[in-house]
Amino acid sequence: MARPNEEVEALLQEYADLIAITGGDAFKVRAYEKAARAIGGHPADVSRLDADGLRDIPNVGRSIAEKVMEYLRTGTVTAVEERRAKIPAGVRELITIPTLGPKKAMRLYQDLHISSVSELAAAIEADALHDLKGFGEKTQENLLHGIDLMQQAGGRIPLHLALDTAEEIVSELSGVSGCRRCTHAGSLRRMKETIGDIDVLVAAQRSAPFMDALAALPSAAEVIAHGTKKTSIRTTKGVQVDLRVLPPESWGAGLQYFTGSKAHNIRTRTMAVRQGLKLSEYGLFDVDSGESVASRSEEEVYARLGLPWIPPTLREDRGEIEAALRGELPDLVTERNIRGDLHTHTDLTDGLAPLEEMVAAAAERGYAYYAITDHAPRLYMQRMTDEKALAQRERIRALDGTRHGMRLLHGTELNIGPEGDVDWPEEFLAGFDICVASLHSHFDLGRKEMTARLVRACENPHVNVLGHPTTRLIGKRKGVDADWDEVFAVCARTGTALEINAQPDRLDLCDEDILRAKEHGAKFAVNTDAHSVLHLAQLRYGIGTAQRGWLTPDDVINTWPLRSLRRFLRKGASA
DNA sequence: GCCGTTTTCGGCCCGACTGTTTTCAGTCG
Repeated sequence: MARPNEEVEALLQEYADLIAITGGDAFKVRAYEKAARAIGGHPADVSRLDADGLRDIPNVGRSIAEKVMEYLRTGTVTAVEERRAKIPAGVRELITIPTLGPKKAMRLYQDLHISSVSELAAAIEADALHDLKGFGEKTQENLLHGIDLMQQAGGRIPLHLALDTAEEIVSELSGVSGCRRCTHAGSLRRMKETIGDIDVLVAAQRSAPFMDALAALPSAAEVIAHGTKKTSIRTTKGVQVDLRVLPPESWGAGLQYFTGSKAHNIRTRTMAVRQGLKLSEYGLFDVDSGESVASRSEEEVYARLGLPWIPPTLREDRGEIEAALRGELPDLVTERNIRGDLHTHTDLTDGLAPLEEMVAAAAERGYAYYAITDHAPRLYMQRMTDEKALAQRERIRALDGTRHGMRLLHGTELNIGPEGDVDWPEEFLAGFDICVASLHSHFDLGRKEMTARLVRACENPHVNVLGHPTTRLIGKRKGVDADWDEVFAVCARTGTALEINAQPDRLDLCDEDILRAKEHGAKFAVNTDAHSVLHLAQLRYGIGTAQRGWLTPDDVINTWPLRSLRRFLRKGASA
């Protein structure tokens, strides 16, 4: 699908990084970064475009189009190879550390020959940066903290990359002759925000063809194990994939067993034992007779244990067994329940696509309504003005209802200042249909100040949604420190929805915060924060997270009919 | 390197914050 675009995006971004590290023209760096982003977010497959088609993509000119053509033709780009030869790959890895940019990375390499994250950590521990200009005590502390954050993510890969890889492999194996069933399991099926390794299951009489097919995949860089029951590979992207082939009659038990989590499985196995049964990946067996009593489907296995089928996203032993026994499993929100996206951007600020394209793509998804929420003036780099916002509103009103009857809401993403104040005066805010408010600066306030700041934002009668509330970036930045119980309670009281931002590196709020917020009676909005047409499809990650937080359609304002949504957006005002 | 034009070259998202700088470079959003 969009895979070639992503490859080209990564390549151009790498080239930009390499130019930046080796001290090239900063504007050239920006040019490559912009082109990378434009290609990554471009809806059409770049491998099917000719030079003219490539140059029609914004920010792609003659030089970059040529490099892309060269890459698509030969698999490499001479200019990139030449830059790669100048510095070890590890130097580029250094700039993935928060607070460490290209200039400092180059200094570390040139002066101390440091060319990997681990070498840097060791050098700091050994106090080797002592005399290096620009690396004082505080800087070293920040670097260690950054490295620590990265290592906490420790080898785990983000949900969306895992899902892409898994779907590709499942599609491949499903085509192998004899395949009765094939799907992914494990933490990926539970939609955890990061994944250790990918579990793929196949139901078939004979396992060998599938084991061979997996090992023979072009994306298999290394075969770790190759047997009759299990084969493991490591992909070129460094992801471990474990394949299990089960007899078709064991499919349900196998799926249940390999979906986990460990805690959930311990609970189900314990329940089995208490009933004189034994649960394994091959089935549910009567201990005395050794007879299989259930194994074909998950429903059958759960039913024999006295439980309804439990959705995978709930299987964490966070009360789902008890709820199931009481017959009180939540009716989880699904992607089909979502009637509209309430946080999206256009090229008026930092989005890639024009308003009309975003609206058309949203209508294609079958939405009943759709909000455009470009950035507000205080995010200076976006250069928003009153005039631009009002002109956009005119265009939105003209487009409203013209695409499959989809209704358009004109909104904005406000910036929450250090004191909890937001962009624009009250009377101007009143002109918007919806306001998302987010933190984009001052992440380091103390808990008390941060709490007061967020509370004040929620108490603003025009703020409807708290955007990416904690502002964490998975594996890169911790969320801000606040008394979240207080914030959630205020959200519930004021009618401010908490966003579940579906961007895969955010997933903010996270599942555990959602559970807490729901306890307080807060409402939620599952939004993509889309900056391109392609991002609209990232909704699925937000939905997975919402499900992990036990949310039902009632909890999520953008599953509601427009009339109910509009009532919520008035925040209790009668008008 | 891209773009838009003034069709040939100058401007390119701008400002804040941090740490270490002795007057500002580097990083970030």
